Amino acid sequence: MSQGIACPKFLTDRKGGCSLLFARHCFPWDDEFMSKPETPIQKKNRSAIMNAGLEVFSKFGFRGSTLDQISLESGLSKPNILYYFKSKEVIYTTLLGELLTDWLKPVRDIDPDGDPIAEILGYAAHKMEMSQNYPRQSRLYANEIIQGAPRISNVLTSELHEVVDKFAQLIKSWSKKGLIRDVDPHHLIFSIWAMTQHYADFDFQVRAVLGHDDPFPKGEKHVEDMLRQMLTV
Amino acid sequence: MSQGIACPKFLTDRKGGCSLLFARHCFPWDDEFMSKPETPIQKKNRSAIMNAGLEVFSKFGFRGSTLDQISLESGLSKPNILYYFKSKEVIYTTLLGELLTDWLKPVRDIDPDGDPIAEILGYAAHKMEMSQNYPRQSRLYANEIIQGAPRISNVLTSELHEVVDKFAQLIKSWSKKGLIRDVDPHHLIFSIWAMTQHYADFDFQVRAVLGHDDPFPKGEKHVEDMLRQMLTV
DNA sequence: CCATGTTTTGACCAACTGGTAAAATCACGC
DNA sequence: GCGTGATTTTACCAGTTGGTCAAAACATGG
Repeated sequence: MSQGIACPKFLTDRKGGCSLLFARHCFPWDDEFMSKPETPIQKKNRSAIMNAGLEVFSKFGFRGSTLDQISLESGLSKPNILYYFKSKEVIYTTLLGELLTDWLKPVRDIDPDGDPIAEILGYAAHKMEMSQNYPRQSRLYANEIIQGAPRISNVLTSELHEVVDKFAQLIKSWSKKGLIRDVDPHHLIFSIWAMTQHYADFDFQVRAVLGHDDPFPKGEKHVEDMLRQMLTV
Repeated sequence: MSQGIACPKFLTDRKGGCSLLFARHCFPWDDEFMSKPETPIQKKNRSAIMNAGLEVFSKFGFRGSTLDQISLESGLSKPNILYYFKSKEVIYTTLLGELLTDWLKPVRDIDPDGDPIAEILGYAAHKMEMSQNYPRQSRLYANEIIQGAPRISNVLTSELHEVVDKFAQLIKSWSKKGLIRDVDPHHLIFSIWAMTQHYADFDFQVRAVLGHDDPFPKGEKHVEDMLRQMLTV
């Protein structure tokens, strides 16, 4: 996943600067335009907090999580955590920021000149791997959306909307050329997201139903099969 | 959705009695085996609390929700709420109980003697309608599962597991007879759940991406198309 | 070893949390 | 309209919450 804590470009306001999600700075001396380089100890502690925050927030959502839990999980005292991040909310939004970067990249990376079905199946496989390897990120995101995305609605209506629209146009052009079946592009990507993220978000249910059978190799095959059937002319 | 607040049969322990989920009773005079009939005012207030609880819990999960929010939402004072339900947890588990009843029924209702593709598509359409008409229930459930299903894990590993296994056998038998394609039954039902519930759980994201376009008529068509392509021999 | 800036801690706070107890109010059959 | 039980409110509590502050401990280059 992405490194560092710099404010992701796509989260910035149109008016410039690091606003909305990152209205409050994340470090005492960290104003928007001047910042000292990170010391090793800062790097270590920040990453410990990020990891603990991910663990806790992905389970209980923003409101259900407490600094005490993050403190326990990270091994840092509560005031010490607040020395590195100005508030609980900043930890949360920083996590969401990093997450969204990694989330959108693979959609952008779909190659318009590649083989359509291979490209789409590749994207789905990538999302499946993310569900397998980074389930907490998926659950964090799911929690945020379920709650009405109060902290990232602007990203959804701008950045995400835009990326999906570009994807939709690509799909339509492929359909017109007869390279794939004629499908609704928006609902196609919804179903890809739904099926793949299901294995992270509903991991507990999936495993409860399957017993000791590992969900992943078969799950990935099924999703691939499903999409191939849907898309093949 | 289901009526009343009686302890659903499938939530009871193997040893009998109304245990685990409903270990604590829901009304002062309500012990397991004797209960007075509900007065109109009880019915009204209980349902107001259920509705408010659904509203709040579906947004913030158990830990993130407060009795004050439910109080505000229902218009009843906090102690008054606790007069009808012994604790916050009882409100929550009662909601989950009602939910699960309605959740499992349509899976059980799939007719082994009906037309396979029509039956499966019908089930998916039903789930889609539930996402459209009862999105809060879906989000409540999603919240619970994401958090590791701490309050219904026993139902998942027993009742749900069992129902899904029966479904799986039916699918397999249909496959063997050549009535549908050979698919992994468990992952088939996962993908149905994922695709349909996505429209409730990620409603906010779906609408953000689609703009003013209503998700539902097209979404349902897409899911139907997807499943038909997958299942048709 | 000292000085300076960095990191950590302990004590604390006001607001909020789930829940309780008892008194006050209400509704309804007689 | 009266008494009894059902309902609602008021006042309250102990534990938790996010967050502050100043002092203490630490690191590190000179």
